Amino acid sequence: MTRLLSDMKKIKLFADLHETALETLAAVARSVTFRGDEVIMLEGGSEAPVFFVVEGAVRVYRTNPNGREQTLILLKPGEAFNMPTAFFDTPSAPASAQAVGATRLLAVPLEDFRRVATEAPDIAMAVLRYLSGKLHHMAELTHDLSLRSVRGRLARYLLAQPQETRPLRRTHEEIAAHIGTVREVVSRTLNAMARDGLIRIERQHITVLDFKGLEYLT
Amino acid sequence: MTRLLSDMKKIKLFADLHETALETLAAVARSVTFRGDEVIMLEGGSEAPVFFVVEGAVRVYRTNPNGREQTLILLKPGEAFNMPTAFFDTPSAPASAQAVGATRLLAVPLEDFRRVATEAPDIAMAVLRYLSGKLHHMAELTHDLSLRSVRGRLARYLLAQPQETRPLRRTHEEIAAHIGTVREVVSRTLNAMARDGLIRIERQHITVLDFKGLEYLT
DNA sequence: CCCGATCTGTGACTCAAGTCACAGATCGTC
DNA sequence: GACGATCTGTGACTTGAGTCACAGATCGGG
Repeated sequence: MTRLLSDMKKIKLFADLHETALETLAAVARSVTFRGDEVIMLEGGSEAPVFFVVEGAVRVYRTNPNGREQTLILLKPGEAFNMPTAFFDTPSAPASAQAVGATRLLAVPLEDFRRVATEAPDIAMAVLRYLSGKLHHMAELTHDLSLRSVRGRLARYLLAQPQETRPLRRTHEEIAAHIGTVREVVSRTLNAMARDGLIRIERQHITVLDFKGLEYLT
Repeated sequence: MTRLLSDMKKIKLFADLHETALETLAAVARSVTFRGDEVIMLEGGSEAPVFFVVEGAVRVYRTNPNGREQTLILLKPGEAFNMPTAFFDTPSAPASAQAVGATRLLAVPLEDFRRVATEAPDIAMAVLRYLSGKLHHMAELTHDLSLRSVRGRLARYLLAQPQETRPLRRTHEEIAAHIGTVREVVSRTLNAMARDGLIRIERQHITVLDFKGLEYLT
């Protein structure tokens, strides 16, 4: 129990809830772990609970029949996924999710989460804020995919990466899934940018040299 | 005042609120009208209120520097837009909106809407449901744009149209903005579908002949 | 019912992006 | 530190989609 409680405190959504509200949630949450690359839920699957990322990371994505994937969002500790399902009836899960490295999650059954949100206004408001943020994110993603070229999307992707971060291995394949294209194109575009002096490609890391220049490609 | 109240009852979001909650909202809402094609809010603009569609329709869209547009959603009476802004701080409006034909809207200042949602749990829950639905919609849109061809998107678009509807004039330009492409491509693709016997194109109306066939293109 | 405005169709072309195939680099682990 | 697995780079090609230009159809207000 105490483990669960301390986990809950790491969840952004619950950041400023009082102990009692947290206990309500802790009562219905259980901790689950996944190994790297393990599939947490599958689009079209049924009845996944609401998940909160405690440790590790989760990639939420969609797939088409040719096996191509579009990453919708990459979630770090403190974030949540599959929350809308608690409030909006979908016959089936709207997306797939996969663990990125070993991850630990909290899982709250849909029913329970809905009930808790209904009863605790604080939580309802937190959820509301959270969903609003996600909606904003999705609008940006849509804009990128529909109205920007691969160059532009890649430029934005690079600019959005925290610069001071440990190398956090990102393959071209992963970048491609993020910006909605294909490995080879990422490779070529990245090299073209390096040739133009916009970025420097090192062993594991890409350094942005010319922010203005990249923004211009946007 | 009574006009406002009867307007409010047409808003899906408020469908099952009691009179008193409605009155709270009516107190802060005001009615605004727009002529066809008039711009209601502009992406990057500041401080737009939360809007509810009472009569007419509203197209929410994004634009790129070349003037190409992506329609995010077409809202009919009973729906809302710019709601996330009340809960998520954006420096500026995340999208543009334009009246489709003569429209009447209710406008509620962000502040007021947030307060009302905070104080009335019923409204908070309704908003929560609403945002969840929109998030679902955006995930679908993203999938379409990134993982489906124009043919596939157009097929889905056609299948999604209510068949028994009054002609509701839709130009190829409008369809193009919906499915993230360009007028000419819509024209060609539509004719190709007609040639394949999937649809019939009449004066103002497109009839789906072969649902299975269209679904297959998806 | 006429006429300008708007919408649609289409050929011809361009081009960004995706595919295929394969070589070489790099990584991680035993 | 060797070796298989994974990742990256790149040429050559295909192709879906976008652009341009313009003709013809259709619409809707006076």
